[in-house]
Order: sequence, then structure tokens, then C-alpha cells
Amino acid sequence: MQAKKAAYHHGSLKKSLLAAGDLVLMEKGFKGFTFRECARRAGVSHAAPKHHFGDVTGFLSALAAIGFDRLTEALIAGIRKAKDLDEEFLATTRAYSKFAEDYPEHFRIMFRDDLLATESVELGLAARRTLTELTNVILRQRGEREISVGELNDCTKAEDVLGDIVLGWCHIHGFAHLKLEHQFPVVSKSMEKRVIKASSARLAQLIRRDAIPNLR
Amino acid sequence: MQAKKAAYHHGSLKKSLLAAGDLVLMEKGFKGFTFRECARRAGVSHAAPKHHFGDVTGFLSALAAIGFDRLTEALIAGIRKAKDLDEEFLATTRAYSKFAEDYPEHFRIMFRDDLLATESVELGLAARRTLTELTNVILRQRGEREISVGELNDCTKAEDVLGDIVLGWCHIHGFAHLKLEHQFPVVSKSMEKRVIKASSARLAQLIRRDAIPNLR
DNA sequence: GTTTAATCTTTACACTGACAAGATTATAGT
DNA sequence: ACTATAATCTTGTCAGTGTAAAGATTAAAC
Repeated sequence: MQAKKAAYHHGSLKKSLLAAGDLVLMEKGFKGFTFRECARRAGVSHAAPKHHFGDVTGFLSALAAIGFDRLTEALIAGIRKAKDLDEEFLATTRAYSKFAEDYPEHFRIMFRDDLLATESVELGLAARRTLTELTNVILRQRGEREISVGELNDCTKAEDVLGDIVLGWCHIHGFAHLKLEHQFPVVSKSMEKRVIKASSARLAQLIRRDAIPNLR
Repeated sequence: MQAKKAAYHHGSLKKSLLAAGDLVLMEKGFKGFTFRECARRAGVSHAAPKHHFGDVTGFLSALAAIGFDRLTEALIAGIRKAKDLDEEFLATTRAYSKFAEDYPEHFRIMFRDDLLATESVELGLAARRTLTELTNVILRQRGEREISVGELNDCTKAEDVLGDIVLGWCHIHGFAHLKLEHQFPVVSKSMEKRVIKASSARLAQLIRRDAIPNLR
């Protein structure tokens, strides 16, 4: 009668634990996020996760990777909505910031070098996919050829490209982070929209070089 | 003979606890930072801190305030070293980033809205002092009158000023944060220096408006 | 069909934050 | 000066945590 006999071997525990961890992170936040709570939700004993993730660091890394994947998707979706290059940089900024507000706890652990297993290839790849997407936003602004994930390191060898990536990413990330953690003085919603729109537009012009033609 | 009899009343326990917490944060990081460990270092019982800070959130807020004060000092010192306006923005960026690397754990908790008691006036003031310093960096770039801490809210009412503050602070903060958490592709030290120098210079020019005279 | 390896449970330990109740001392009021 | 009161600190307790070790169960390999 019961849907599933309580089998000694769960079958797909890793997936279930990730799903549980994802939920716990969203519902209870980082403070309420514990190994044991996730195990409870997955319906297994408190020591079960260890075999799949080692310690809590490994578990968080897997969840951070999911976060990066989700961010990458959000960026792609945001970019797709933009009608032209003028809108694209702003759309990227907005998508990045919206992700931070939609998944604040994911965002927080994603950028916590001390809490993550930096050797995780899974996490590294997910982060590079996001970075590639951002890099391509900058490259398109500059009217240059886009790159694939594999070309990331090569691309960033060029100094002026790296300079624009830094300019772009720092702005996008800094805005999202500061806004998420409520570091900006409180202003009206409409004011905030106008400000970020104007800022993004000016920075995009700077990156597109047409604003400062003979600077380089 | 002994310097101090173990008095039942410590006398300046709050200060001692803050000093202990400061050390623990630097030595053991956020992971090793516990209420009890700090109490141990201060030489008091594990429940003593409660009376002075309430819960761990209150304690962290006090330490975050110290962090903001230290950041403000670092910014002022960095600015003082700059010879002219051209150098100042870069100097600010460097000082901000250096603070993040010198006090990584402080930096992390300073920008964690969920871990702090946002109603703490002490923390709020310290953060506003930092923000004022940053705002004045931008105002000087624009050749405008500087403000005091009290004027912060008034000043930010002007839309274009806010826009430049956002541009400047997002860049400075985003760079420091991404660098601290090792999100940038690994490049040589000298390359990194050149890149951040060029980026800051270009952004400063944008803020100073002389680069794009007829944009507004 | 037996051995081996992987998966999951149980048990245990040291540690944590929070709470409550008691001990000690400073402070204020008279 | 004496007492009442409040502030400060300790002790003891509780549920909860991560990690480790050892045992139970089942899948997989040979």
C-alpha cells in the first residue's frame, strides 16, 4: 500500500539531500541550515549525508554550484529579454541583483571562499559558466567575439579586456551585494530604479568606448 | 602579589570581550568564533557575555561596528597619502580592498544583514561614517562641497549625485569583495595592479565628467 | 554463490547558544 | 550608616549540533 517501503538503501539520496538543503536554505536561511535538518527532511539518519558530501563544506559547495547554475540561467533569461545592446548591460545588472534577492542565502554562500571546498570541480565549473556569461556581456558591449567556458582563461589574458570585465563585474556584483545587505541609504523605489538605470547606462557607455573615443 | 585578584565583578568586561572577540575573529575566523570561546579568553564564565550583548547577534554587531571604524580609518589614511584627485579614487579602492584582506572575517560579518542587529545605533553610526567618507571621495571628484555624517541623507537626495556614489561604491566594494572571495581568474600580481589601476582611473574620469563633457 | 564494497543506522562525544536560578557586589535611597 | 535594589557574574541544565566509529543491510563484482 505505502508508496515506498522504507528501504535501507535510499537509491537517490544525494539528489534528495540537495533538494532538502535547497529548501532549508530558502526557508530557514544559513542560520537554520544544518546537516541534521537536511537529513531529517530527506528521511534518513543524521549521519547519512556524510557518505555523499563528506563534511558540511562539501555539502555547501554542491548547493553553491546549484546557485551558480541558477544565476547563469537568470542572466541568460535577462539578456534574452533585452532588445538591444543599450538595454543588455542594465538587464544583466537587474537579473544579477534580482537573483541575489530571490536567493539571498544561496548568494551569500556562493561568495564565501572560507565555507566552500574550492577544489570542487563541480563548483568551479558552475562559477566559470556564470563568469563566462558576464564576460560575454562585456565582450558584446565592446563589439568583440564571444567566448566559450573553455576560453575563459585565454580571453582574460588580454589586459584591456580584463579591465572592462573588472569594471563591469564589480559594478554588477557590488550593486547586488550592497543592495542585498541593505547598505544603501533608503530612497524611494522609483528613485532607485532611475539611479541604477542611469549608472548602468553610463558604465556601459564607458565600456563601449564610443563615449570616450580617444582615451585608449 | 598577583596583578589582579579574581574579582567577582570584572570591571570592564564589555571591553575585554570585544577585544577577545576581535582576536578570535582574526585567529579562528567566523567558523571558530563562539560566544563561549570569547568568554574563555576574557577569563569569565560562558554565560557572562549575555548580560552585555544579549545574544550573539548583538555581539557581532559591536564587532562589525569596530570593523567599520577601522575601515573608515583605513580610507582616511589611504586618501591622505594620495597626492591629487587623480590618485585619490585609486587610493580609496586600494585602501578598501586592503582592509578586506587584512580583516577578512570582519569584512564578512560587516556586510551580513541577517547576522547583525540592524537596529543598533552604534553599528548604524559606524557604517554611516564609512559611507560618508566614500561619499566625500565622490564629491571631491565632482568638485562639489563635502558633507558631514549628519548630512548624508540630505545629500543623497540629489539624483545624479546618488548615481555617482553608486557607481563609485559598487566598483570599490565589488572589487574588494570579489577579490577577497577569490572570484577573479588568477593572473599575475603585476597584471592585477595594472588592471585595477586602469579601471579606477577610467571610472574616476567618468565620475569627474571631464571625460564625457556633454553627456548629462 | 561468495566476497567485497557501498550505503545507511546507531551510538557516542565534545561542543554550542540559550535559559534559569543562585552568588556576589555595586549603587541608590533614606 | 544601613538597607533595599539593581547590576554583574557563576553554576547548572537543556536541546541541538558536527564528526567519528562501529555495526547493519544491501548492491555489485568476481
